[in-house]
Amino acid sequence: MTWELQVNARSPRPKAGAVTIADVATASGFSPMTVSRVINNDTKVRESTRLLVQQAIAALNYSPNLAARSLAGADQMRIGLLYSNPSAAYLSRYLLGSLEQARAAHVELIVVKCDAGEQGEEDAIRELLSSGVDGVILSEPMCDSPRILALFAQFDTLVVAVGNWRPSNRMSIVRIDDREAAAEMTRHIISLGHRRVGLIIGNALHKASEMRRQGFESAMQGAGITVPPEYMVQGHFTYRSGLEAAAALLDLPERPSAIFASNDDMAAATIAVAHRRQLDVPRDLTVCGFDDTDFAQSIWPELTTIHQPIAEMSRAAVDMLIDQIRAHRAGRDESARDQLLDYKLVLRDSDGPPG
Amino acid sequence: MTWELQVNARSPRPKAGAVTIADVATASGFSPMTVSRVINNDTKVRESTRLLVQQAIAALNYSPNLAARSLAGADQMRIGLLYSNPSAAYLSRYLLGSLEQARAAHVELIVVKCDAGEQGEEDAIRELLSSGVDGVILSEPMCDSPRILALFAQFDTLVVAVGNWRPSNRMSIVRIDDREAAAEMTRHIISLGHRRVGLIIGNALHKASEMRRQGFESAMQGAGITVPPEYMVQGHFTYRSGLEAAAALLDLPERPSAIFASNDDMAAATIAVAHRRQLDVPRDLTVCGFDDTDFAQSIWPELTTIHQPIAEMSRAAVDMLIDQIRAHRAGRDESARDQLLDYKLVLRDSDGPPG
DNA sequence: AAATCCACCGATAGCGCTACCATAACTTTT
DNA sequence: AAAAGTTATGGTAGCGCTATCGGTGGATTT
Repeated sequence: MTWELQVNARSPRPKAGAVTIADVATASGFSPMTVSRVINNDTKVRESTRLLVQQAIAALNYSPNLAARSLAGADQMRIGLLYSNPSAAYLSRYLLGSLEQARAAHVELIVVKCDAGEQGEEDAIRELLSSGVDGVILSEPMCDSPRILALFAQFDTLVVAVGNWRPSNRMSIVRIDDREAAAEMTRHIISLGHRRVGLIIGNALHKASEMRRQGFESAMQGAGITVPPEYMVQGHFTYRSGLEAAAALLDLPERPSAIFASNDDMAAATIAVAHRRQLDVPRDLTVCGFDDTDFAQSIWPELTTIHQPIAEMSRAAVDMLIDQIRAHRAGRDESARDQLLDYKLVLRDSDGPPG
Repeated sequence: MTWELQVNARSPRPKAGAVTIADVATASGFSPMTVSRVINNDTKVRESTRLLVQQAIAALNYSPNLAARSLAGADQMRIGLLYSNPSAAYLSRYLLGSLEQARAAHVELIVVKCDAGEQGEEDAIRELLSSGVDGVILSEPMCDSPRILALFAQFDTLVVAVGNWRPSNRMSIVRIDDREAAAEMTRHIISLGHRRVGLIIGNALHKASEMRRQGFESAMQGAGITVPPEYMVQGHFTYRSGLEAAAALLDLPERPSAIFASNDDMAAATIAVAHRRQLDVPRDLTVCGFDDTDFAQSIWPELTTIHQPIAEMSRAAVDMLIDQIRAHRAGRDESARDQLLDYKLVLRDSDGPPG
């Protein structure tokens, strides 16, 4: 077996004798400064000069030393990522996305857990602030707390939120349209023929829960269906809360023929409860989730759910934050953005027409 | 409310106010050079001096500038973390642990997913190698593949495994005693009075699965109980495989009174299946897991399981790898280590005496 | 007591690059 | 044709850190 692995291995560190900008300068006949301008696509370089320098660069196979670059430019950034306690499935994707993007942009990412309560928040924020981050990425529910926001503002730390709410248009957010996504899912359930549809609401601290509820309600209303209050029960995004909520729903005298859980963990719990009561999913009960985490496909039946591009969202958040920091440093007052990413209704095996 | 947050914040623009080694030097009353020695754990620094400098570092919340460090020719390290597709709960802990440790050691950590199959492996390894890592952390099943190991060896990349198998004593590993842990859990189940105990084996590609199986078998044998072959069914560590395996076990003419699943996901699935068959857990069926991921406490009843210190393991792996790289660079041929961490049997609500 | 040693610390000199300002080489204006 | 722009380029001075070597003072040796 010849397992040829082609690796253009840049040595970890520039080894001694590496070709530097000075080498290119002498080779091309210009000064290091001019070479630097060519590398950085600076204007103000005569076309002929640029060409000559580029030739020299190619000939010597020169590649700028990143460390030196950021040292000299002082454009090194450090950003923080504050997370609370989402489901593990959500967290791992969220982390992976931001990690990758930060690395690609050569930005240091500091990940800090934010425990609930003022003390936990204070500790987390202090840690972030004192490590000198230029900006932070917040997700729900932290990004909805005026207190937390005020603190970061006080320390001149830029913030990008992955959430639903925008306290001011000075703060960027990246999000999906939770409301419309939930409405679409609800309309799908209705189109299957369901009239008695239960909703398991997500953690009340999260704006997303409210959005999804609104989407659900508006779709139901749009179809002319009145939802009895007991058909909407509170959950907390955890599997366990899903267990209780589903039990409450299925214990109803006239139980729903479909349950829309505000995330996959609670949907999985709903399926477990249904099975315990000898209800087949989807024959006797349709169960739909939200998020499309790994969990959705690892259970049986596979979950019909809303695919949320979690990794892309955290990637986008990192990008936005970097842009903002750059603008801020340059004195520009870049207007913050509101980036809406696409969700997708994913039809799998947990939904069907009412028995 | 005056929410005074004490933060030794560097001035607004990290650029302008970043605390440098010189600041620490003046604050501590020593020269920058001595501070540098302290940071790098150089010998030849008086203990009292080291202490003073460390105090100053802490007080100023100093963190060395990575760029400057590597520019100046310091031992800048970059390590890789290759993961396949463990459960999300496992992964997030694993990541968080290594991330934190790498950051504390000022080492760049590159996280890469390794898809199954030769192509996926090749891509992942190429990515790692071409980014110039000095070493990698591998977990099962990658760390058991001679091909993968050979590749890293070929590119002079050090490896630390989080696993069970040590191909040579040149490679360090960090692990728990999976075998003994499984045996302990099994003995606990037996002590409850169970005689018909089923085992859901983990993913066959993972050495850990085999270890846990051996532990189970030896404990059963030690108690003089013969395990019929049909009492040990194959799973793959996924919730879904747990569903199937549990069904197979509970469909047996003489079904087990206890089921030991090789991880929490499969244990959760087992509980779901049991509930579906109107079996109360633990009254009618004892179910035990392994890992103690978040999942274990988020389901009902809470899982009796083996606590595995996942974050500590990945932290230890990072430490070991850093040591190895340092030794390797210094020309020392540091002997690799085999670090055994403690597991713990965690008794919760899913176990009890046979009905 | 002098000579020697050694643990500890500091001064100096860059690492490779880019900001910043000065200068040179052209253009355009008056 | 001289003055005043308008480019294009070069020189200088660090960015924050560490390698290297040289120096100090106290302990050990002769």
